[in-house]
Amino acid sequence: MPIVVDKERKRAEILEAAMLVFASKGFHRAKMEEVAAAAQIGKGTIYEYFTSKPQMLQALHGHMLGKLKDYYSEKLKGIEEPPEILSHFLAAALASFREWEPFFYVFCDVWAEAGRAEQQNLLRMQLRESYQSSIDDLTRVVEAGVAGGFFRCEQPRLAAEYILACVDGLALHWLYDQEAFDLGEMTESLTRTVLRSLS
Amino acid sequence: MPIVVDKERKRAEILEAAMLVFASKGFHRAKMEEVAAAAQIGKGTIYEYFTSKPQMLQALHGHMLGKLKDYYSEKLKGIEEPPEILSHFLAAALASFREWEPFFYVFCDVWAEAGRAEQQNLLRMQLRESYQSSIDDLTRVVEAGVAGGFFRCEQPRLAAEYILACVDGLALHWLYDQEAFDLGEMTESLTRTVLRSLS
DNA sequence: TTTTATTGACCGGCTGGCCGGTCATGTTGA
DNA sequence: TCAACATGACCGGCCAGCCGGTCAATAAAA
Repeated sequence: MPIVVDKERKRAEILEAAMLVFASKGFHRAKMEEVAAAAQIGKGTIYEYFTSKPQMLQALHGHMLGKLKDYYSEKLKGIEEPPEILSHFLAAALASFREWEPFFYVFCDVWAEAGRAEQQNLLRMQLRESYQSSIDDLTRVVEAGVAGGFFRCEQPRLAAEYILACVDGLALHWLYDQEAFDLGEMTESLTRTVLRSLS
Repeated sequence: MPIVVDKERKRAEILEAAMLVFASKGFHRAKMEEVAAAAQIGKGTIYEYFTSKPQMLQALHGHMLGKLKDYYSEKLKGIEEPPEILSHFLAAALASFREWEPFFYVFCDVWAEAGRAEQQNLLRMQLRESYQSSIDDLTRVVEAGVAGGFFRCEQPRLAAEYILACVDGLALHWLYDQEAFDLGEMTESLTRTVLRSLS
């Protein structure tokens, strides 16, 4: 038998390296050679795991979405009451801007790439799916809050849409104006604002 | 005197053409030759008006920001009371997603390009400036509303930040899920939500 | 235990094509 | 005739992806 390598693990390692390189140089400026160097492997090896550069971006996007999901799960573990879930979600979202900064830069590249509706733009589909899934989750929280008497809201789905849009928009603003953001104050204030608009 | 060309006008024409090309193919995939063809000029002529492709993107960004600003001015002309201003602003913003779709695609490219903090990233500065200016404007509206007794709000600047983030986030979501958006319903609902959270 | 065979992960030099930018050559109108 | 303007053929740097080759690890044979 030949060398046995944990393909899955290595793939993940390459993606982590790719994220850093893409984040710092941008998807288009980044060279595959640089990704390889960051992952401490040869350039050719990358093509054992990915078929092309764009395909790699898509894989990276999926990878990061998974990690982000885990991050939220972790932060929301064991929390039951909808208002609590919401406030913790918002806090986690804002905190993630700091912890996951490179990811948000890559996300900008993803948006730019996913924009053009070529034939079978997998990136676009993936993006749309993740949006919808997030909105579904959040809608359920709001609905549960309404059912439990915590919230008043006639259109939970729209509310969820606004909350998510606000978080995404803040992430974007934050990327280009990190100094302008006081994380603590913003967390407190955003939570208060959202909860009030649902009461 | 030789041919006198309205440089300013031609420049604007080239930018309009560039916007369509960049929007449909993406900044990096778009070729200068295609921009030239769309503007019905020769490739070389472009370099009479712009020094490089990235510089052109920056110019385009500035151009579009100006047009967008005019668009808002037009929509808000003659409106005096803060609640009215706010509701018209929100309606204009959502409506602009349809009317200015190409611009929002280009915006994604701008975000991606502006991300990397190279030496003197003019695009980034321009982006930041336009953010701040928008937030300033909106903050003033909220403050005026508070002063006039229309709103209650302890942190007008943060409120403005949230409103703008929400609008930007919605634009982004809309780009990838246009079918999921009912413009009329959303306009009505968003306005109601924002005004309520300020009362 | 040693030798030989087999595997497939890994590598990096190479290249073809692409595209941003230039410039020598028109073209136009005064 | 000439200044201003326009052009598109051309150039040259660049990089994604390919491919022929290497070698560590194992298994089988001796």
